Amino acid sequence: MTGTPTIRDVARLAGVAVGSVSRVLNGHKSVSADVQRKVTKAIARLHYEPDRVAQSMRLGVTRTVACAIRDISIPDFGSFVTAAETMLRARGYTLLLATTDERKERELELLRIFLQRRVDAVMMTMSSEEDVALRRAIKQMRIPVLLVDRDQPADLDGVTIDHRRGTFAATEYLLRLGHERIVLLTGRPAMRPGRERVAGFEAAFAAAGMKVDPHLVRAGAFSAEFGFREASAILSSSSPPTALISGGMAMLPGVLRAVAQHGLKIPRDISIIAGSDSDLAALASPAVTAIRWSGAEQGQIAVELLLNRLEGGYRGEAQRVLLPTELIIRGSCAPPRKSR
Amino acid sequence: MTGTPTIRDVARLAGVAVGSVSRVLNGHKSVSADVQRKVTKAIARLHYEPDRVAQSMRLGVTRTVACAIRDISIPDFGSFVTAAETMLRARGYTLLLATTDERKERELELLRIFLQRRVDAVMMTMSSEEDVALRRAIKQMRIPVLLVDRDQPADLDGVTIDHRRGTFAATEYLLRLGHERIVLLTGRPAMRPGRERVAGFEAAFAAAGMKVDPHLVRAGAFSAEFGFREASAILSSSSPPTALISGGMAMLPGVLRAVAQHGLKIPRDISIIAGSDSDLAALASPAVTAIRWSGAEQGQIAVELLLNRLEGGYRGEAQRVLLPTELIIRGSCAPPRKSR
DNA sequence: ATGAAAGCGCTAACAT
DNA sequence: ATGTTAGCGCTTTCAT
Repeated sequence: MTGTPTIRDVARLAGVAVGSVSRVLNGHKSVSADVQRKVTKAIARLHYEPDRVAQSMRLGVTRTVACAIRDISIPDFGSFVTAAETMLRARGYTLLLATTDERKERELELLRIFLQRRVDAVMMTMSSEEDVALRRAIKQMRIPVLLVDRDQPADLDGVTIDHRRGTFAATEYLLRLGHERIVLLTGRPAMRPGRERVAGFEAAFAAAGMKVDPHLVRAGAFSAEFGFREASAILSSSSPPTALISGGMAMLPGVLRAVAQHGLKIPRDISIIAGSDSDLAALASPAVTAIRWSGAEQGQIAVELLLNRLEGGYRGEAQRVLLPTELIIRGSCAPPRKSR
Repeated sequence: MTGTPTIRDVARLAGVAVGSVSRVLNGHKSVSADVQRKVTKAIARLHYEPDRVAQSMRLGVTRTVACAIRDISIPDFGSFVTAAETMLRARGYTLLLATTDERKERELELLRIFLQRRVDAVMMTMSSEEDVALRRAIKQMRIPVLLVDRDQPADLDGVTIDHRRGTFAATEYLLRLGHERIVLLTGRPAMRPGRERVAGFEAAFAAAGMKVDPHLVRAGAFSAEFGFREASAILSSSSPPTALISGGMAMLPGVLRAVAQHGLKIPRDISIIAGSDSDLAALASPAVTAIRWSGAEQGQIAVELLLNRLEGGYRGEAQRVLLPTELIIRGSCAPPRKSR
């Protein structure tokens, strides 16, 4: 008898039937103290560990939850994943993690992989809420799928951040300081955070009885590269903005780089608000006013919702949770300079 | 016939035996074009996806690699995981991810979970290289285990960063600038990065014919909290240092906070070097000189080494790769002020 | 309370 | 080239 011991080895050593070992393993009520003892001893002697693969096969359930995220080197997503994994593990689940790099083909491939691996549930971001292939692939999953900061498909559970309100508050704050030429840099409208930020931005202008100059809304990507490129371009234009909202979790470094490269001083020459909080925002000089929320809380709630379905027997409508944002006012905003 | 279709359903619909379906699925040579066609059609019709759980059970291999990391919200680890996962997926493997929070009990628990899930290999950080329980648990794994920036157990594969050389270069640089009272903040010596940084620090002093004041080496944790606490304490002391090395990936924010709180100007009042590069280091004012390396490269190599064993048939000695560091000189260091 | 045995979906060995 | 079947390790009936 070599290799990993099986339940059979345990049964043989304990001198009982495999069924009895299984019952001990699963804390079944009807097991005599004697069998209990013998089995426990055999398990310890053999260093037996039950095979979860075989259990999955037999039970038709893997106790595995998959997570597909755009980019987990972004700290907010890292917090999301950490919180989710911690909670899942406490409930006996294991996390299967993948990165999508915001690419549709990867997302489709992953959905198939998750299907084949028979995971019990999925939580994911998606590169587009409109894409037909993606929607069809999701529809074919026979398991709970939870959206991370996405609205569509509408029949799925989801945990979203209130970027709209967050951006509204940020824009309102800049407007109150007297800014008029405010630029918003954010992701494509195919993804909820991009859409919502634009909506909040426009709503704040509308509330102030003003209109947004469409030229000042750049919704192309959430990345630092995009932030750098767009900020550089717009700061070089003939009528540069007096304020800028960096509407992406990883965008601020690019924006700050562009501002520095243009020799501009914050907040004297330009006011900046970050669409997500970070060490960089907190410790830059001056510290950058930021829209803050909790990725960890998002991860925790995501798991709660999934567990509701998996174990709570919840079968109802799509569960949706909207998490609040908070505007952390620091030193990166000031009234615009009168001159130009 | 409801529920997820099985190979049996495909066989029935195609009018062939399950063995033939399996052969088509696995690209076996001897399959007639006719069977090929019928099976392919049936698979498409049913949206059949092979059950990897059943495959794992049958094959005795899961094509799953587990990764247990201290804290994946640290961007360097995020890059490690992203690179590893991308490479694993390209080879048909799936990543199972867990966070240890640097706690021994979690690490032990995870090792058991990985065993039960029958993963093919593990890569992980560990809270201690000396702990007996941990070493015994590792020894019992019958699969390849790769260490992430750890030396022990010595018979395991590993990918390490050359923190010693990195810290040596940083210290030497400060010494050349004329600093003598340099403080090193880093993690416990039970973990390689802590040990190596201390060693590099001491070697640089020795090379300059000087001796390290043991009071100035604080090896307690890699965290921002530790950085803040220790930096605060030492900056308040009667003879504060003129330079500080922040020897941890996530420590810099804490150090900068302490420096700011003490009203000190960098580099005039104190020179700072970060033990890892980050957006914060690059964009702080002044930008912080940092010891840089690639977490992504580390992740990629980790997978290569593991794949060597898993598929390359490698059975030899422990594979060890040491990754270089580079000192990125920015504006956070200057000669010490003559006065005090 | 416990033993015996069926069967989860698959692959590979064995027949034909 | 293709069909048939054993068996991977487990849980859960069904007997007793």
